[in-house]
Amino acid sequence: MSSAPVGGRRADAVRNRHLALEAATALVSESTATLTVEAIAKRAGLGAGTVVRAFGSKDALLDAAVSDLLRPVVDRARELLARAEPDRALRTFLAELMDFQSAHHGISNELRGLAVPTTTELRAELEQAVRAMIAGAQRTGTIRTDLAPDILADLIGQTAFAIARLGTGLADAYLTVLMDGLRPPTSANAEPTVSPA
Amino acid sequence: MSSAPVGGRRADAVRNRHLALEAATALVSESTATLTVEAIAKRAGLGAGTVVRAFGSKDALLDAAVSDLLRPVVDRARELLARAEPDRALRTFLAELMDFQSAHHGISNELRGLAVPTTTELRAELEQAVRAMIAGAQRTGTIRTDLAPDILADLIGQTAFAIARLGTGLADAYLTVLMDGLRPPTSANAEPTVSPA
DNA sequence: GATAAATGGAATAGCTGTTCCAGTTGACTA
DNA sequence: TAGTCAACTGGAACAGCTATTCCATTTATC
Repeated sequence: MSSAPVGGRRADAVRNRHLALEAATALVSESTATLTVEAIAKRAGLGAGTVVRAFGSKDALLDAAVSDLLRPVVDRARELLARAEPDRALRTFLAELMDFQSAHHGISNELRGLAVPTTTELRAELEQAVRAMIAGAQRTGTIRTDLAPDILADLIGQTAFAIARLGTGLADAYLTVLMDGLRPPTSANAEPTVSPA
Repeated sequence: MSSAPVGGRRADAVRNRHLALEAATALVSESTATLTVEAIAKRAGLGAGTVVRAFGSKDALLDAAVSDLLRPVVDRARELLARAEPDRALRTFLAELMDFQSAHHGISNELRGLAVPTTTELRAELEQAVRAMIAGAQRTGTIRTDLAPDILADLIGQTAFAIARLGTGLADAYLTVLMDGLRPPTSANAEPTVSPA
């Protein structure tokens, strides 16, 4: 009679799925890595067929890998949103996001034109958290209100993911410029077209 | 006896080279276009072999196409640098660069990992002009001096090309935030960690 | 020990840049 | 204008790469 596991997959299939995901996650993090199925399989010590079969397609595997990297970032954004003052939450979160981007700057580049539904959803959640931070900071007066929170959140979301190639030094400078640019405009910098010196 | 044109190429070869370049330039500008040799050849009304032969390789053709798009931008930067006050030159140029990016946002995406020496050189020239604008604006006191001009120029160069996907509305907001962030820090926004309201 | 699930890696299919070549065309001569 | 010849052309053939499928063999489960 039948002897297969009734409810789920076989133990080795489960283990290999984990191995494939780990290998993919590792390779996605490395900016120089070539993201072929063959490379992932080799890294995982598996055959190419096994790797694809575990997730259905290469895209689905990459989606899972990137989502695994992104989920803690989303959680961290929500935590900061809940616990910290909006302005400080935003600054802290952006600093950490820059670090994340510097550490895994293969992510943005490799995902163009891929079907990554989970990753897309996580990015939307991330932007929502940022939007809440901005709205809060606008309420407390630490961020300019002449630009809509949706615009600013969209702006930050787009740029933060676009600038994956920035090194640490540049990321710091960018964060400084960005945060200062988000401040409410003062009479000192509102219309500085003519040199004051 | 020999009857070939001694000095140069045949007229049809010259004409087809132009056609190939025009087609490539048009396709590079369209963000949704698939940039295959076949597609370029079809657009130009030529055979694939003719297109490749005219430039030696697909990469060389794309390099030429992108450089053609970029050269006027570089010229414009130099013109503004020479004629306008540094701060205004920078603002005007960045606004125009954003427009350019919005209009041709296929450019940045398609060039990853390609050998495009001329394009690379033009970008370097562009950054040099921006660096000069920044240094000038720092001298007149309209741009912060706590960050080195090299850092700022690098920052602007990287971000300006990274954010190709920004729509017009976002580009305006980005420019506003960026320019305000570049202003000299005031006591009002220097340490606004605690909400003043 | 029986059996179905799972595996590895070869075979397949699809895509794309480059090369090749039989046929065409422009340039020059007389 | 007609003739010639080399440059040039289109597009088929080729080569390289990669995701996916397939299947003979192995392995986990009962």
